Amino acid sequence: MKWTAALIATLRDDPQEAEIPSHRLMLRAGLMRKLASGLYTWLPLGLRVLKKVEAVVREEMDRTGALEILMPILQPRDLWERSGRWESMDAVMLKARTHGGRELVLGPTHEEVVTDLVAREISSYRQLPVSLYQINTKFRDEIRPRFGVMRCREFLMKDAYSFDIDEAGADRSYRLMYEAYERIFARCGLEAMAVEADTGMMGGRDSHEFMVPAETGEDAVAVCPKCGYAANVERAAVGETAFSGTRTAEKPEEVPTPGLRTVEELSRFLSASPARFIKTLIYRAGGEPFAVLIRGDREVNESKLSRGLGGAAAVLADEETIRKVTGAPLGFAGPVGLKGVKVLADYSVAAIADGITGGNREDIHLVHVNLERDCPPLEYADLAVAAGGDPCAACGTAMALRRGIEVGHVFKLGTKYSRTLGAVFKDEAGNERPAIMGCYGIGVSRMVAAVIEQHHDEKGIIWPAAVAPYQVLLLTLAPDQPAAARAAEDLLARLEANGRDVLYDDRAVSAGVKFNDADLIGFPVRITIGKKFLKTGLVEVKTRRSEEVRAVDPGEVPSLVDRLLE
RNA sequence: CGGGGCGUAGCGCAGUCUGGCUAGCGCGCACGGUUCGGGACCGUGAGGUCGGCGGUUCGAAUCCGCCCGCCCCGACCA
Repeated sequence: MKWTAALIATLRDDPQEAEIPSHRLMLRAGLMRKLASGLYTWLPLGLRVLKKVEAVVREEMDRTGALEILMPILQPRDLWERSGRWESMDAVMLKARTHGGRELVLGPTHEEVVTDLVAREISSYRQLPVSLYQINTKFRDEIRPRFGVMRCREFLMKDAYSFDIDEAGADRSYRLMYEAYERIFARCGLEAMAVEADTGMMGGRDSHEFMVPAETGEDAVAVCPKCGYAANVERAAVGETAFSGTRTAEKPEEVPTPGLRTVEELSRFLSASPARFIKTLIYRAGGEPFAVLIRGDREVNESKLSRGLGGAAAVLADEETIRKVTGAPLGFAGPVGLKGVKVLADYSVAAIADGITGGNREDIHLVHVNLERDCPPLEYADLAVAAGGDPCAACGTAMALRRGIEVGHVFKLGTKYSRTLGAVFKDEAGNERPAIMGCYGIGVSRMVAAVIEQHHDEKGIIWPAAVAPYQVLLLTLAPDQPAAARAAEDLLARLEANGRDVLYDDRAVSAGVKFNDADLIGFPVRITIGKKFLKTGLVEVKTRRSEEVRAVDPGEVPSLVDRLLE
């Protein structure tokens, strides 16, 4: 392909709207252009990358035995009513209406459609297991789209769904996908790690996220350097901290704290570190109020709380309930003398030797609280959002926090959707049973951004060969010399015949422009036909990764390129 | 949704506080010429509803009001 025919336009300056490297480089290198917030047009160059990622994903999906289908983006309201997600996913759904008034949703995901399909097509255990996948556009009304295609309103996703007869089969399907994911990310040059994850809006019981470590990632992962435990902070289990030391002998003392409700305000007022506060939050779950104690500088992980309560959603209580439970307005709750409600304490408060807490009276806090002495025996549990330095629940080693980009997510869904949407089959005994499901997503467009986050330098992108828009950039610095132009066209033809995709920079611009664009876009191999060729007949071959330049005979180029791209 | 920032030529910006003549600069683009191994140079030229609407004023890119768009941070933690 000739550059002048390929609609490639690079930008000299960094676009003002882009903050992170991948977003900046995708615009500068001419891979995409913005239409509106969270909406991007893929230009020819960018689309080639997207298609290459897609091809790797498709190959590995096919290898697992999954079957490719293509489902509609527009989906009827009815299906979503049946799964209960018309309401629960309202915040991210974009809806549409036909002229006739029929309500549709632009699919944010496809569990409903695929389960409905299987419900109609599958009736016997003889047809199972089956896995179906598609590569299709998803729509999500993100609260705040950002970072280019990293978080946008419309994006390309590979979503797969497995249907099995029993748990053992479902586990096998899950494993198969998990392993395919490892191959997909490795083949695309991504260093990704699987971490335990929260199931969020998907439901189900087990899940792993595939994270690409990157400073610019939106997710945080807790990693144990010793035993290798790794989990999203939304999920990461935190171990108990052993308390060694002496708890305060001073008596609890009431201090007036007029109008001071937050840890931050109180910490300033009392000149005490937030880590000395025993924050007391009143929650309710299933109508029943209860108290949660946590250290002042930590946050409650509500999904841990809900899991601990056997699945009932825990929500912060309203002001009225707080008054009823504590006898004080919001901001003055404390565990000392709190009666009539269950009290759960996060591990983090166990180590507070001399605590500060609300006095259960308006404008009063208590200092010198010794939890062991001043409260009835507490029930300790892991209720906090994990933080750096927290002990690993498995081995007690201090965990580190790393940032990452979520490029894939696999879930064991169980029968949540198959039950509500009727994906049942007859087993050997003639009993009707719901299929055990799994679902598996990969953010295909996000992967492109993730690859760039992981592979760039100050000059531009450094594409892994498997996903580069073109594997080879051929350029000539003497376009007006017929011999050089002929050699270039000849080499272009031979490389293409050898199965390489090659871009030929035939522009009449200076050497600097060509070299800089080559580095910006980041083609793995660069071939230069210049003065040296006219004198010696040799062309120069260089990779984007290294500074090393080899002068070789044009006849040897195809095999050298093969070696360099391996 | 709350807070902050921004909106002037395709891109990057100056000018706005302190209103004043035909609204500037760099890059890019077109044409001509000289160059030709890391973003060359000279000349000529095209390109603007100064985000939109309304107001104040003799006069508005500039002041005021409303709206729109874009970017960043944060979102019930007592």
